[in-house]
Amino acid sequence: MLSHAEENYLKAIYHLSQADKSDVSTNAIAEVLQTKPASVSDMIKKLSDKGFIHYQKYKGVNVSQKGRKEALQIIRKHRLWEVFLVDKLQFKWDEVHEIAEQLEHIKSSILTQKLDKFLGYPRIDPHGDPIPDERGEIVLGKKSPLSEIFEGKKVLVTGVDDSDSEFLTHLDKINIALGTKIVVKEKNSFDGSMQIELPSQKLIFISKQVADNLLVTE
Amino acid sequence: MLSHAEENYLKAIYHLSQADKSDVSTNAIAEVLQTKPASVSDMIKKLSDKGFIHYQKYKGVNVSQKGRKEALQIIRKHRLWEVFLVDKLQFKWDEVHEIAEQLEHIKSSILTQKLDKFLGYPRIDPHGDPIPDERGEIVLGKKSPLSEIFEGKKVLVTGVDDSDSEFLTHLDKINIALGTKIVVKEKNSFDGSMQIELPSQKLIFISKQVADNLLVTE
DNA sequence: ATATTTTTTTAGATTAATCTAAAAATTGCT
DNA sequence: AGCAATTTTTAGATTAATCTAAAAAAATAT
Repeated sequence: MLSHAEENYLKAIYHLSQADKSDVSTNAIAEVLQTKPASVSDMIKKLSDKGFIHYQKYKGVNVSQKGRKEALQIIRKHRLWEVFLVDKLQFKWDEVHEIAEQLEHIKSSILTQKLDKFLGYPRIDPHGDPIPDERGEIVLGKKSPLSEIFEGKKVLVTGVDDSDSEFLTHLDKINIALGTKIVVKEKNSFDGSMQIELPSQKLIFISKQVADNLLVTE
Repeated sequence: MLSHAEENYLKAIYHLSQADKSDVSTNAIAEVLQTKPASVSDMIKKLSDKGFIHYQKYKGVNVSQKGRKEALQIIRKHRLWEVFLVDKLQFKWDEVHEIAEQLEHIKSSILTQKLDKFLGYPRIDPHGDPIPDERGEIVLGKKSPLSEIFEGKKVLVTGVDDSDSEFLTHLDKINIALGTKIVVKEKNSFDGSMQIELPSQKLIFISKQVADNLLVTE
């Protein structure tokens, strides 16, 4: 079983490897964990010995199959607890990270299962990030046009219906890309336009034409 | 701020001092924490230096004012989480201790507050133990005759209305005393008798006469 | 009341996670 | 390619929590 510290390293390495694609560097891990590279070297050896990461001296690290599975379980717990804190305890979405960092280390798979059920099997957390399922898989729901999403919903941009270049340029201009998290703030029923919130917290208006062509996942 | 280990020692010392009244011995602490007396001696010194316990070599320990306050906060969290696990996640009352042992160490007073509110400010946990309030005080509610309690409620025996010796002997015979935790399983409206569950999990029948004279606290 | 037993403390090690300082390897620049 | 800068690793310490073994104090029993 992994210690608290080992879990934090594994999660950090997983996140970095998602962001970077390439091998994760010792310094990068030290940076995100606010620790020294020497400490990272030590921990890397341990996680490698235990088979959670692949590692060659001076070549950086990558999560193994086993490590990815473990990391996704921690991320699953983190995000489920965030849903709990926001949906049930009325925390604001920007107040929950630190508490979820603690709760994610609670060990009990039955607890996670029951919590998931209690929350109604949510697929995204309050920040719009997807919640891995029990097997560690990220099952994103069916894609729907943004225009069909109800007010108040948080969604993830997962595709476009009409991928012509003019449309993509427009999306780029208004700072929307695949993976962008959006909150539907207001819908105007008479013309189908809507006001949405971007991760930068900026509010922008979107025409029905754009909303029809933007595919999102709840 | 106390470490995980320090919190566990403090809680154990608090519980032992409640049970024993006298000074808590090194061996007793080692016993309940499944550790060695030498380790206890070390930790005792640390907790004493930090002012959480009163300690004189070879004389045993006792919680200080500061220590009691801290211990009660931990116990409060433990018992609130137990209520959450049983009432919201549908755990059985005998399955929750280990998980609550982990959850009690989560640091966030706002979380505790909001959890308390979410649970409807419960005053006893699923085992019938009282939940200290925010200031660390154990506020037991008004005493009411057992006969007025609704089906399904868990209550604590806190007094008798008619303290004649025949009644007390009867209570003794059916294994009920002050502090006994009772669950009301079934009430028969036509004669006011009821079926209750004792801590031993045994079910017994009680007449209206007994239920009227047994004072309990929710 | 003194000798034996039990309890508690101390001394010295161990393990996990961290650090600083120095050495080694890699990268990158001209 | 060769030297400088950067990154990574190693070596050696430190702190917290634990342990074993031995010493010291307290309790107990005849």
